[in-house]
Amino acid sequence: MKKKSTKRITIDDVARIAGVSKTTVSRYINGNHEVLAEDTCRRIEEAVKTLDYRPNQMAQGLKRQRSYLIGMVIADITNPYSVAVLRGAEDVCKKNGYSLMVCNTDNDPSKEREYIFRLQQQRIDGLIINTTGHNNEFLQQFDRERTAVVLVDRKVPELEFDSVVVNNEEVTIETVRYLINQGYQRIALFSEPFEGVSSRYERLVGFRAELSRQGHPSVNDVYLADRFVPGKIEEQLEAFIKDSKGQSRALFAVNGVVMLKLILALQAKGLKVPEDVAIAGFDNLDWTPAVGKGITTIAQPTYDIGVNAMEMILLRIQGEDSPAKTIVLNGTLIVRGSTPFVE
Amino acid sequence: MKKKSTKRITIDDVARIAGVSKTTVSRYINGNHEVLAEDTCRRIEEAVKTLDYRPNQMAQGLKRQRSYLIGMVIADITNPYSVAVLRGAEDVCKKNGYSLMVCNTDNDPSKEREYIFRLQQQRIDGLIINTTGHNNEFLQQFDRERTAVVLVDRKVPELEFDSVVVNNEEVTIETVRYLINQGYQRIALFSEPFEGVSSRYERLVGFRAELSRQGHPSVNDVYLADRFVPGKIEEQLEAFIKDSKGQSRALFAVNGVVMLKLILALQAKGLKVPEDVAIAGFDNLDWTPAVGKGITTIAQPTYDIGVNAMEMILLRIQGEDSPAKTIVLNGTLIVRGSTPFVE
DNA sequence: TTGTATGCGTTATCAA
DNA sequence: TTGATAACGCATACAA
Repeated sequence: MKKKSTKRITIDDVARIAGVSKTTVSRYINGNHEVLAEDTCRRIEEAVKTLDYRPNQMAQGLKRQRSYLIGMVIADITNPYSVAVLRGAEDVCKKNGYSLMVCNTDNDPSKEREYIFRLQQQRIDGLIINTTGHNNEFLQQFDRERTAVVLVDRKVPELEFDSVVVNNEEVTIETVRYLINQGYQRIALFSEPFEGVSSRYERLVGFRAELSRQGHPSVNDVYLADRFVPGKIEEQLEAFIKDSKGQSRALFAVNGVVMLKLILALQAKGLKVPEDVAIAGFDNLDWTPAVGKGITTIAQPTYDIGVNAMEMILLRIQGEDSPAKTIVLNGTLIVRGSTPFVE
Repeated sequence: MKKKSTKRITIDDVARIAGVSKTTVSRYINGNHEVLAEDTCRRIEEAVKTLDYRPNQMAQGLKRQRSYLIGMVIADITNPYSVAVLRGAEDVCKKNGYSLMVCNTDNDPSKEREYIFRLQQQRIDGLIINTTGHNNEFLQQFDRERTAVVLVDRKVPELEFDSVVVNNEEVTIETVRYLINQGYQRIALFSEPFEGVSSRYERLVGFRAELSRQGHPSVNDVYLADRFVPGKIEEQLEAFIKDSKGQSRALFAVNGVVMLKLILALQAKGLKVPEDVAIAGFDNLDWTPAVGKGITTIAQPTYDIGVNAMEMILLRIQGEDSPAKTIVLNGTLIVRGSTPFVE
């Protein structure tokens, strides 16, 4: 017979079994062992063990005004970039007694708003957010006094939040320079929409900066493909291929999702990498070495991004009251077979 | 001047502003609108809006004995399989007002124990777990009266938990049969260790069953590679290649991680897919169409797995008291260029 | 239709 | 070194 009535073990039970007051048990739980008599300590320890007592975090949280919960709002959890960041953040959480609540917005601003709303109800102590970029006003009125917020892969100057990003512009410049040196006559950047996503925009800026500095003809070879418009990227690719007929060409993908789309589109068109078209770009995913002779990619220190973001939050929770900081980590160009020397 | 002293808005504040008791506000919050006078409703609504009040979930949870928290313990979040399951579960959570706490164990049983311990402190209402398979005793004493547990991608008969799995044996049989029909003389299964992971084991069983049924010589072509032993898989691959010299051969990967490892190892050895070695197996990841002429894979309905798992939990939370169920979903063989017809 | 009082499981203040 | 007691923010039984 199952007994639904089994009461949950509480601090009172422990106190009763150990023959002390719950205050004393509380002290024990919170590691105030020095204050306690050795014998008391032992009795409580035993009671805890035999009852298999676990403090109720909701009660603790309510009293302490701390939830030990961290919200992680991710624009696209399907993107391995995000998962890697998550792992970094999670490891730091674990080490420090925090738990991570994961929210995937699928790039939908209204979903993002709803999740943030909920996280606030949970009274999260910190928020790591890879924002869609369309809820600035909403994020603005976030109560930063009580919950630390860190932007990841995004800069939003108007928000004055801490943020952790990659040196997008520089590493893109490095890559474009490399592609030019390899002898490509036409280099095209393929991206999803820029609005609200600073990292994409910075990559665009770097892309153009280096091309224009070198007087390269590709300064305006920028192709936009919304992933939610089917066939869009194929169409854009087609356009570039036509336009660059007879020239040596390279594609630059603004992120891993676009990279994969491009590769599939090239295959569908029967275009060979790198013979017909070279390709490079973000991100260095686990499969990028496996396609063709390997894809030249830019690796982001994703795990470290997560670690830094969470450490930032910890700092703020501990009371650090300096102005918003931006931590910039370096991306790394990894050269593989998809971008051989031309001519 | 920042004022740390800003008190959080509570139900009392709303009550005061609206000129009613907090009981009434509570009723309003919980959607008991019919009971309330229209005017009262309006006043509360306004107070809530102007104060931007959000009920404190910890307080609600403490009172209601419900956290509205679901724990998700994943053996390897790096595996896209897990992320897809997560998405499914998350969507159902969202629709029903639950939040998901993600815990990645990295296949480490002690990490798994620690996470479960913590989740219990959070008083999670449900647990979706992709267990390492080494904490059965620990999971055993889980308080199923209070928190619904669903196993994902794992069957553990001794545990009597609900579970959601794929028809591993059948779909593997289908695939092996296909490979035999394609004319491969040697077919080798590559896997990570089986112990504790029922899905891997079932795939092995299916693999052997079909080979032996057809009297195929590969019944014992099973190669084990722990991903944490560097070089192990290359070594095993080498062994198989040597052993099958001069015969047409195919590799069967037990999961996506092994699949990728195999592909990279083949490349490193200078072996061409499918000319030198064919390859097929779990999982159908986003990049599998992009490698070579595409990889023949088995697709798992990952999103649905997550959905079903979470729906199961919802049912249990609502009081469904039937014996443990196992939901079996079907995998799908997707044929691509990596397994051409031989001879 | 509304309000009062109590308790959920902790921690913290104060006194002993 | 320990213990009573009052919060924390809310939901609910009961009363009005």
